[in-house]
Amino acid sequence: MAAAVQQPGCEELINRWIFDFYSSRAVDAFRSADYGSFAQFRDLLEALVVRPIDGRSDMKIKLRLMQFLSQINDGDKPDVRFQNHLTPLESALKTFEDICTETEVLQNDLEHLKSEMFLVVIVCIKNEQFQKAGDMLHKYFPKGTDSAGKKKLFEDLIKRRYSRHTVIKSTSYSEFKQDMLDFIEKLYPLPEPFLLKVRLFGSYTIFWILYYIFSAVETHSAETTQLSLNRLRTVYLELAKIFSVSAPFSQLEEEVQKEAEEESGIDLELNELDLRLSETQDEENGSVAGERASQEQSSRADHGIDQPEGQEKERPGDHTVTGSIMETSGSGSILAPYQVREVNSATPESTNVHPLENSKRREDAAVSAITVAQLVIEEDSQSSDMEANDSQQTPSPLKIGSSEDNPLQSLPMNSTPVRKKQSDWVRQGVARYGEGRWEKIKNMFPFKGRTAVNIKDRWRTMKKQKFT
DNA sequence: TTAGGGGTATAA
DNA sequence: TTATACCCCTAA
Repeated sequence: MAAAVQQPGCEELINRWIFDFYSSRAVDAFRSADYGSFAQFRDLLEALVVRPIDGRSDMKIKLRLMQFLSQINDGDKPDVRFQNHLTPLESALKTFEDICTETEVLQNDLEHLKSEMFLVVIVCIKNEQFQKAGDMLHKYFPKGTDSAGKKKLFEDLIKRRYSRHTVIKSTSYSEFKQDMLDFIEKLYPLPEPFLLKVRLFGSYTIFWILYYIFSAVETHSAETTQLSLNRLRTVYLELAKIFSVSAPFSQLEEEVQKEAEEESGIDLELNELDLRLSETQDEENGSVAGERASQEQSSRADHGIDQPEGQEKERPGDHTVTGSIMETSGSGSILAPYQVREVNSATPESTNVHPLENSKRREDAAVSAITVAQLVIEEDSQSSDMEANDSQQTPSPLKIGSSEDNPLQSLPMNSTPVRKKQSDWVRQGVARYGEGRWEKIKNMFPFKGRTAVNIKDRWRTMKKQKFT
């Protein structure tokens, strides 16, 4: 296995897994208001993106979201600045605007976020930066945008240089932080990291991953897919060795055949997968190189499965992850802030700069953009292996850059694959958020036409099944 | 919003 | 008949 790391694309892939893992840890820390740990995880991520990383489409949004959280996290610190010398909340807004631009959706959510910009003013007033508060007030709330008299109140407070008003005191920034976390988790729930999934589900997961790939290929016509049964068998045996899967390949075949006989509804899902497989091949001049390593073959398959179609056609030259983010964010670190002495800030010692968050970091980040850019451009034709199935198994409710519905959602509810999938979501949801948080679980997985009560009932039945 | 009781429809 | 999925209702 040691030699495997030297294979092209391997480090990128592993870095991606690590990125996903620490993103998840960062979000957990944020959720439990452990902001110290959050900052540590953020720094780990910041350091990680210096290395080449497998940057398929959702990597970009993940990085953006971490950036957003990081900026929100520091929103109440007066001396912190992110890129372009913006305050953290301004940066957060800008980051979100970038997400909107890049995904061409979420306009309503942008408005929602803009309405939260009163917090910038409140933070400034709280820190007695009245000049800045005034500037922000005029910048974000031009004439005629006074909602519920807030603007007038703030203008008055700024004029009187009064920072102890109850509105200012009672506004809890920590609550806002959690709101913002809810906000983005709802927009783009991070799938469970592959590394955790492997730990939790072990061979069961890999079995089903391969089962779905196999199902997709099995029913596909020979002209449009060039993955043969033999190749799949090779892939399966390789992966089974790595993941210690004991189920023989023939069991997969049997499962698929059984499903095919039982289900006609599955066609819809498979068509969707087929479509993507062929699109991927189109991009690669329709050829799957004959004697590629088996792992690469699997990566092709899941590349097709995982990529939302809209994302496939990114702007020319915009293949990078950090690279493209750097373009819009200006110079500086991607995730971590740097701290500055405000011109009107009285205390020089207030710049408690993290040793890593200095200009060298920013240089490093700039280097990282190049490193990632270079490698990610190639990534499109190279892709990764099993991890993409991670997303397949735990789909994200929001498909960035693609307005299409989840193919699963158009399947009849009693279709076995859907049931299996939904049961998996319920199981994962309970594992991740705990039994009883049905509303949360409903929101975190792309259930369609399911209420929290349905999910609760489903879990009830599943538990009963376990007992009997 | 959730837990839990209980009813109905459906398929085996 | 039984198991299962889903639905509805009510209390907390």
